[in-house]
Amino acid sequence: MSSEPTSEAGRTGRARMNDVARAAGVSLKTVSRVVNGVQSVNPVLAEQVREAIEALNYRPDIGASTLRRSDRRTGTIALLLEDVSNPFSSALHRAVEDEARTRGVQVLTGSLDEDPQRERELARAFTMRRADGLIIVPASDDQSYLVDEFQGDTPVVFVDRPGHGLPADTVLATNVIGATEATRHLIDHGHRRIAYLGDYTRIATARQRHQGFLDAMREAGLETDPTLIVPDLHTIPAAESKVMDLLHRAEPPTALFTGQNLVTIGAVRALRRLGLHRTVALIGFDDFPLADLLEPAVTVIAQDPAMMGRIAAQALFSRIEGDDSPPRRHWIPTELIRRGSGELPPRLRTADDRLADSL
Amino acid sequence: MSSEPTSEAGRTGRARMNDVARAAGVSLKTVSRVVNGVQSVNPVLAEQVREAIEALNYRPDIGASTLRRSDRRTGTIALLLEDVSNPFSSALHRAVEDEARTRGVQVLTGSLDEDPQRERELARAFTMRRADGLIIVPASDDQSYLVDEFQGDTPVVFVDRPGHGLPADTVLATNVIGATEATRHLIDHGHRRIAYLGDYTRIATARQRHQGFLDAMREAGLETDPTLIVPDLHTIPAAESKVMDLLHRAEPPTALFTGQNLVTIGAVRALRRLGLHRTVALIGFDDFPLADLLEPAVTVIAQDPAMMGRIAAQALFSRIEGDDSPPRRHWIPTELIRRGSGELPPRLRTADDRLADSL
DNA sequence: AAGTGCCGAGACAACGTTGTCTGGGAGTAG
DNA sequence: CTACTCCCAGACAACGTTGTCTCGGCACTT
Repeated sequence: MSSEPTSEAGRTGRARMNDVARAAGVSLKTVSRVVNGVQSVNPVLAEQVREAIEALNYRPDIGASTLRRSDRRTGTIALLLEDVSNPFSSALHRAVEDEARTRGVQVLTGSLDEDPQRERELARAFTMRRADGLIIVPASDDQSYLVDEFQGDTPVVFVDRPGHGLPADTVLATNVIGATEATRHLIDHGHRRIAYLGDYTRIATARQRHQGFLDAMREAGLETDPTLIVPDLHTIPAAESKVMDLLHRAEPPTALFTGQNLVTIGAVRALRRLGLHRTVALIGFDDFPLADLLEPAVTVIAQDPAMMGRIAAQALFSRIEGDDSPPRRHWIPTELIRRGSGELPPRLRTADDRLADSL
Repeated sequence: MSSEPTSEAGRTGRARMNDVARAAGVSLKTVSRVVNGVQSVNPVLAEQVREAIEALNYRPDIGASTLRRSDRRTGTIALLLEDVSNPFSSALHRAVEDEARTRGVQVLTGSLDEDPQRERELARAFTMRRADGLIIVPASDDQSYLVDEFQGDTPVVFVDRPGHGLPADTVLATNVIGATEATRHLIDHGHRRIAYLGDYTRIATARQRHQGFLDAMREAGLETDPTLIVPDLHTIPAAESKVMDLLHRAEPPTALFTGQNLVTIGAVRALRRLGLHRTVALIGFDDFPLADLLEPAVTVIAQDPAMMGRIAAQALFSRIEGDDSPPRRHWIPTELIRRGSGELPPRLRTADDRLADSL
């Protein structure tokens, strides 16, 4: 039951390749060959080895194997996400895992929480573990440190946001196009006073979505009221509070375009609290679970995080296997999903309305 | 730019401890001491070493270190979840990561998808990587294979569901109590014909929630109509379809108790489609994002997956650090959150009503 | 029948690091 | 001034595995 007190040197109860060799009556190296599926081994010996492995519950030590092998593969990749528990990140994670699974590769994950220092710490931790590759949603605006970290021998793929200071494959959603489409959609439904609410400006996707909004407004010949642009929202409460402010103003917007999940949800909460959810139009960037069950159901620009993860993983494995063609940029299309909130007509509200609202 | 073609033996551009030693003018072992924070090193030499490390971008190889160290720690733990992308799993994941982070430990994750074979495959993969410990939401009903896999030297903690065939710490939600409370709550609101809809019967938590439902019914002296017990629902569409069937029956239930997230959402969809969401009461086991924004907001028995992950990780690290007290069972309380759907009064519907409903 | 070639198995070294042991230098006490 | 102690740095081996080389034996060729 407890660990076997063998008088021999071995400290742990775990069998080593040598033990298997002795049990099977062959040499250490022959066991290695069987474990690695080398075909030239005599089938009789191979069978003996397999029986000994079974009997001793031998499990190869990948660490030792990696150390000695010439390719230095650990069979492990690293995945740095904004937060493993948010729906976008975890959908991406799952897609990466599925690609890894087909190759017998395991995935180390970490949450960055938009913290550049944490990004570097985790990159270092993964370097020390000699991950075969890294997929990262960058939190900082400079990834040149990865050159030192990985010495050019570990492929990197950027997802969701471009990296800087390191040429690498990049998988991006069509943020500008998607945001333009959302804004155009609101304009097409008659809206003129449209507010944009976005995430931290230092996040590239937030800037791109903002850009798309501006593009569509300019294209339609509409002037953008700068007070209707609210950047740097990162939490539900922050968004909720800002939307409340916006809607209490003298000239409130008739439509909202929210640049991120949590902002969208904050906006929904604010609209609900003010009883304006059937009055003020809303389109959110990035889909979220149950968006279709809200009232009205929330129109969104859906991203495809699973596709992004899959493409990123495929790109990474292709690099790991030696592809050294120039870095590619993969665009994953977004999709406008009409559900109701984005199709509400503009209703210009008077000061009296707003007074009534707020009672 | 490309890898340096040193005429020396080293194949990769990465510096080894030996290179640092040469650059710093000290012995290999002194570098090792500095890297490991051994205090007895002359501060002057230590500084030289640190400078050399910086200059060469040296990163220790944890694999090689693990191989040689007497404690054999990899600084990596494994986490086996049902599916990294579902909200319960990913909240748990995040909590485990946060505990690991404070200890400089990294987390390997895998999704089991309720597949026993996958559970064994991943356990084996993690054994081969010599994870320091394993936190697992078991998918199979027998974990005795882990004894062979880990040879007793790798601690295991079960979360969300008990394991079998292996004594180990276990972190569980109070499923029976929570389900009893939910059912009692419906009974207290006057319901008599209450349906239970649950996940696969082979999942322990599904059995426990079912049990809690039966307990509360018996306690109230109510007979349970066996046709109102619907087990083995695992997806939203399956749940939706079954709920539709139930509500079209001659004597439909006036309240639903759903034993799992996806089943709850399926039920919400069905109720919406039938226009019965304000008529038939609903309580779901396990909270989910936006439950409070639906109409009516969904009353739930909330679990605390973050707490479960935190306690599980703490237990695991305590074992890794040598705690060999008898295995403990940790109960994480559930909480009834009243939001509206669970407080609807019973409305007995006639056949005419149902006919009208279905039009 | 002898020489050649080939193939499969084992001996040995090495991967990058740390545990252990040794030696030398400095400091202290007699 | 000598002898003893203490402490720090380095030499060496070892962790579990795989790459390389060698050797023995068998089959085939001439």
